[in-house]
Amino acid sequence: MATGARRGPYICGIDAAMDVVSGKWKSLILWELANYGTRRFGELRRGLPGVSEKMLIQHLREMEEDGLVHREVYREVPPRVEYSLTEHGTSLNEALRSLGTWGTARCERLAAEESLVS
Amino acid sequence: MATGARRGPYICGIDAAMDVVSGKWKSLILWELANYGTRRFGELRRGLPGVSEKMLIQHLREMEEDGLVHREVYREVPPRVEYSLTEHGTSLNEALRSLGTWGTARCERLAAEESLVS
DNA sequence: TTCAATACTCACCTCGTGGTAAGTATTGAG
DNA sequence: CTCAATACTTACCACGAGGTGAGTATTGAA
Repeated sequence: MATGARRGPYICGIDAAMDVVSGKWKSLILWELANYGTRRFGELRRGLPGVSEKMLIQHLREMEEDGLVHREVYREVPPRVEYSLTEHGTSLNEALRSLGTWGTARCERLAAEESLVS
Repeated sequence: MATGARRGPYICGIDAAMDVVSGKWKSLILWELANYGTRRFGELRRGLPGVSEKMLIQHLREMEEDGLVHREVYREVPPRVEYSLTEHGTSLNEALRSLGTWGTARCERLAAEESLVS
């Protein structure tokens, strides 16, 4: 969905938002950038354990194209690139907060059930 | 992610919520059930243009297992099955509202840019 | 002269998601 | 005896998301 026919006709707002957030690491990138304000590529990679360089770049590029992320290149050697959230990225992260709260509650529910079983 | 190693260790609440919502039609099923309260299988199928029976059932089963959807079977001929949201499904749908608002705003933004181009 | 550091870029492969189409069980209507 | 209606179930297939590992460019340090 990320590289294919995006920006297709959306059925509702959820569709349009999910299209932009769907991607294994996107919500985490959003969270990381919202927390630190500005992060270099390597910092993001180390901050998201398990992410591959390919996917990190691919997601960052898509989020830049979607107007969520700002990419600032400093022409130095070794190169330095800093990523930060745009206004839309910040508002998206805020819009995700209630979903995060729900997910946290779900985690606690699962943990409670787990402790009953064991 | 849907049938594989779900319920894995989540990094944050967003993760846990996205795991449950990810699936091409799940957010739409949620929306449909929230709007109508109770829907039969065939009604859902007709209400989600383009969905295949296989995916609709698969999603409904997963959402039932995740505690979002209640499935009520009436032993009649021809068979009748009614789906509705559980308490958790309803709260998830509410948690998605701010995301939907953001997505709607994004749609309007895209439409505005589109009209500038053409 | 070689190596380290950084931010990529590329080729290749696996596997899961989702689509298609046909089949199943049940019973009443014609 | 056949067919319609409903809610699945199953087998098969295509495609794209995402992982792996190697390669690239640049320049200062050893």
